[in-house]
Amino acid sequence: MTGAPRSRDELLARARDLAGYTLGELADRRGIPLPASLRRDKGWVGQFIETLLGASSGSLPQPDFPELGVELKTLPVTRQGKPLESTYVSVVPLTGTSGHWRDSIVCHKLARVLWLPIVAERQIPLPERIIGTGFLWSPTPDIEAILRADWEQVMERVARGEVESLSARQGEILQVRPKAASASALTETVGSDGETCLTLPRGFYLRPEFTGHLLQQAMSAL
Amino acid sequence: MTGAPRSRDELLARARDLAGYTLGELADRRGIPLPASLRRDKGWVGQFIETLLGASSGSLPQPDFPELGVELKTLPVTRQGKPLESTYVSVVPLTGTSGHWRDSIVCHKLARVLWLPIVAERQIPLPERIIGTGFLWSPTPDIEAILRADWEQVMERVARGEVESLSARQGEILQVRPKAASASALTETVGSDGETCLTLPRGFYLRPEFTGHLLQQAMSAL
DNA sequence: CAGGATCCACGTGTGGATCCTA
DNA sequence: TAGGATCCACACGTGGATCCTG
Repeated sequence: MTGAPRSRDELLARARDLAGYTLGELADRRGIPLPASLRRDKGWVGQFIETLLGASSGSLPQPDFPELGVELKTLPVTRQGKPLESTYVSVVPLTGTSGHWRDSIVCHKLARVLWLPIVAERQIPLPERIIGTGFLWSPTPDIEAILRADWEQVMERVARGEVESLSARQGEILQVRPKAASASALTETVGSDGETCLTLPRGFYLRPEFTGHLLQQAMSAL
Repeated sequence: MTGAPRSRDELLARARDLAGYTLGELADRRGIPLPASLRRDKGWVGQFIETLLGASSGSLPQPDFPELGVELKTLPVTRQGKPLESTYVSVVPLTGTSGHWRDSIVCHKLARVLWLPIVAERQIPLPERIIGTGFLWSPTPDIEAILRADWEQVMERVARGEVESLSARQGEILQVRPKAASASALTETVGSDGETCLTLPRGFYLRPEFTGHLLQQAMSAL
């Protein structure tokens, strides 16, 4: 269980072996301390699950399982299986945008995802949160068309230098929100007159309604 | 003495206040521990002197004294005032080279330098090494012409994609040498056919003969 | 509730240079 | 001796996400 999984079947089997266990049980077994709260370590669960499943790269700019072409996403859900948060996908490129969906980071990241729901209502202490049943997913043509349309609307604004007009209200399933250490973090972009200027870094996120649908479909198929 | 110097005169005066003291004396006075050796902390002296002189930026990509437009360079010398090492100036840009000397990083970094010699023969223990008399310097037109010619020869090769042919033997006063954590460190460049490829990162350095001349001139002027 | 704000880890690049061996 | 190799600190960006307030 220490090495990287060698096939997608093996990866999925490993993920399913985790189902039903609490984070506390799994961490104790490995002798790994849990943080008192996620407030100061928001990414802890995702990175913990990565190590449990044998993801190779520490924090490299590549899929979690490069050989398998699989991206791992933990999904915090209520006891009823409703997502509690949106899902971060990638940064919004604000300079040198290629412009084609098929070449985009979002398209590649979402090409094949291992979703792993975790019952994570805030009232439940971190050690008692329970892993659910993971599933592999790839976008259907219908879904990809929507993702692409959402993505293209965003990138068109970026290409026009209208970065400041981006809002989280746009996008049917893919939205844009800040992605930064703080509101004072700045990154370079290109303004409408072609001049270089600074703006808040932003990321693409999947809306919770959408990941909720995925989850329902997957559960009913089991 | 804690704040940033407000004029070049004040900076130079502060530097000259350090003359004659050993690194051990100055570090003790501040309660700063000296490393046992520079082998594992090669930049320690330079960074220590920066703090003594009130340089604002920790390790920012800007001059040491941005308000004054002054770059600080410590210069390890023998008791006779001969430089023991070459002086690092900047990385060699291997992509997106603008091509004009006046816009180059080397030109800006060397526009105004506070040189601070330190008697640093390797047999002298670090705490006993003595600060010398610092001086402000800017390139004369003659010197700038040589720097420019050296720089242009290098950048022309880079622009042609002939990075691998760069050698430390080129350059009258400005040379190119590796600048990396190890020989296995790689950075992107553009090959002769315009293709992206990887190569060893390199830096511009001033030859010790040149800094030796500067030092002799400055000392005879005092 | 959801848009906007924020937080840690870690890989990488740059700034500070000296080490080391043929 | 000097060309080639190497070393630490720290700022910054990205990958992992959740927090929090109107």
